[in-house]
Order: sequence, then structure tokens, then C-alpha cells
Amino acid sequence: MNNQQIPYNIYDDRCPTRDVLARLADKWALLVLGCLEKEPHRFNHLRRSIRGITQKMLTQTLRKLERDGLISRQIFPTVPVTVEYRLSPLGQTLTQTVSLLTLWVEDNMDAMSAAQQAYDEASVAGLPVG
Amino acid sequence: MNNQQIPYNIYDDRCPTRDVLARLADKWALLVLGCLEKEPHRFNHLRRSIRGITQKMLTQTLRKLERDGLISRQIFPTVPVTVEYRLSPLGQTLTQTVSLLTLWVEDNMDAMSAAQQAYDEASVAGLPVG
DNA sequence: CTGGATCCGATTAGATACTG
DNA sequence: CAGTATCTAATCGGATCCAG
Repeated sequence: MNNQQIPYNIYDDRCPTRDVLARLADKWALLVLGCLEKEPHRFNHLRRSIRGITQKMLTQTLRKLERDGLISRQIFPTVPVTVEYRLSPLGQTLTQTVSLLTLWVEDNMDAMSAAQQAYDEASVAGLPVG
Repeated sequence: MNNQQIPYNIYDDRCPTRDVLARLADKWALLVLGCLEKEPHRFNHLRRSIRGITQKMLTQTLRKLERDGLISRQIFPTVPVTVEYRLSPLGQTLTQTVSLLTLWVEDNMDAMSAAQQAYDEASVAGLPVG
């Protein structure tokens, strides 16, 4: 086999990259990845770090990320059991991009708030109404 | 006013950045932004470029992005009417991150496929079953 | 502590029909 | 061409209960 394939095209709805994007383009997935960037976390540690996430969503998100090979799960047979989540090598190559995105949001929040306000005021002014 | 605020923290569920992330961490939003990176697109041009998107989702996504100030909408009073979408200056600062993410997915699709297969095979092997 | 299982309301997204 | 409006099926996500 030669090492040139990459027929992947994310704009093609039948390309498998679409499914991956759908799983990755998810609020909780991005926050979990960002959280694990610095250090491994236990389940409840993650839950406390990511305000507002429910146990169900956290579990679901962790399973998805584990299945895609982005994080790994290590069980310590303590009593009660301890489970630690950490980025896989593959996941580490992604988090740089992810944190870039979350940082961008924080950095540009003011600009977007202003844009939203302008947009909404234009709406009530009667511009888009029939 | 001093120029130091940024109390924004995306891990706080009451921070407005959460809402922005939720809108941005969306399959269609990322694809639209990526599409507009290179050049302005008309509505149906976008629809054809992003395979699988419905007219409803495209409209909805465009409105969200416009409200957040990431894209602008220009109407040409031709017959029939022509509408062109393009990135705003703010949106341009974001697309570099976005395209990084979509490119990452395409580049690492093989690794993730392998991880998924391994994960699923371990499942049927009886590891997670009771 | 780390989840799995379930119920259920709310939101989403696709399909379809219609308009300036 | 560029949408709006509506109906509905499917999914999501929160709450709750239970277990190793």
C-alpha cells in the first residue's frame, strides 16, 4: 500500500469524517477535552470542573471520546473504585485546537455581545418584519 | 474604564460564553464558516457545497452566525434577488481555528476508525457486559 | 465513587408546501 | 433565487432510581 490516500472530505455527507465532526462539534465534548488538557481527572472531578454537566451527559461524552480513541480510561481497584480519564496521544494532538477555540470564545465574547445587541435592535426596529 | 475585564470562564455554566460555545460547537456552523473562509457564497451555493444540509438548517445557521457578528449578509436587488454571505472581520479571526479543527478530523480519520473498531470489538468480546 | 437504566418533557432537525 | 411556515419523527438532555 502506498501512503497516499486521504479521500476524506468533510463537506461530503457520506464521508465518515462527518460523523466524527458531529461528535466533536459538541459543547460537552469540547469542554471535557479542554479539561483533560492539563492533567488527568477522575469522574467526579470532571463533573465539578464542568459546571452544569449532568452525570448522564458526562458519561455519554466520555464514552464517545473513548471510542474515538481520544481519551483513555484507567481503573484503580480501590474501594470504592477510582477511575481516571486522560488524553490519549491522539487526543493530545487535538486539544491544542480545541483550547484555541474555547479561548477564542472567551477573548471575543464582548464583540459578539455587541453584535447580538445590534442585531436584535435592528430586528425590533422593523427591518426584518413584514 | 480600564481595559482589563475578562471575567469570562467557559467552564462556568452561567457565563455567556457557554451559549456562544453551544452555538459554535455545531456541525453545520463549523462547515458554513469553513466554506466561507475562501470566498463569499450565495445561499444556494452554500447549500450545494455543504452536502446534506437542508434549507432550513442552512437558514437557521446563517442567522445565528449573523447575529453573533461572524458573517455578514449582502442583498443585491436583482431579479430574482441575490444574497451573498461573507465572513465579517471577526469571523475571519475564527475560521483559522475552525479549519484547523476540520482539517484535523480529516487527517486523523484513519486513527479514529481504528480506535472505534478496537473499542467495538472489545465490547462484543464481553468486557463491558455484565 | 463511578456509573448503568429508565422515564419523560423539551428541543431539534428533516420533509413538505408555499411566497416575493 | 432565497427564503418562511408548518408538521412530525427522532433525538437530547435532565431527573430519578439503582448497583458494583
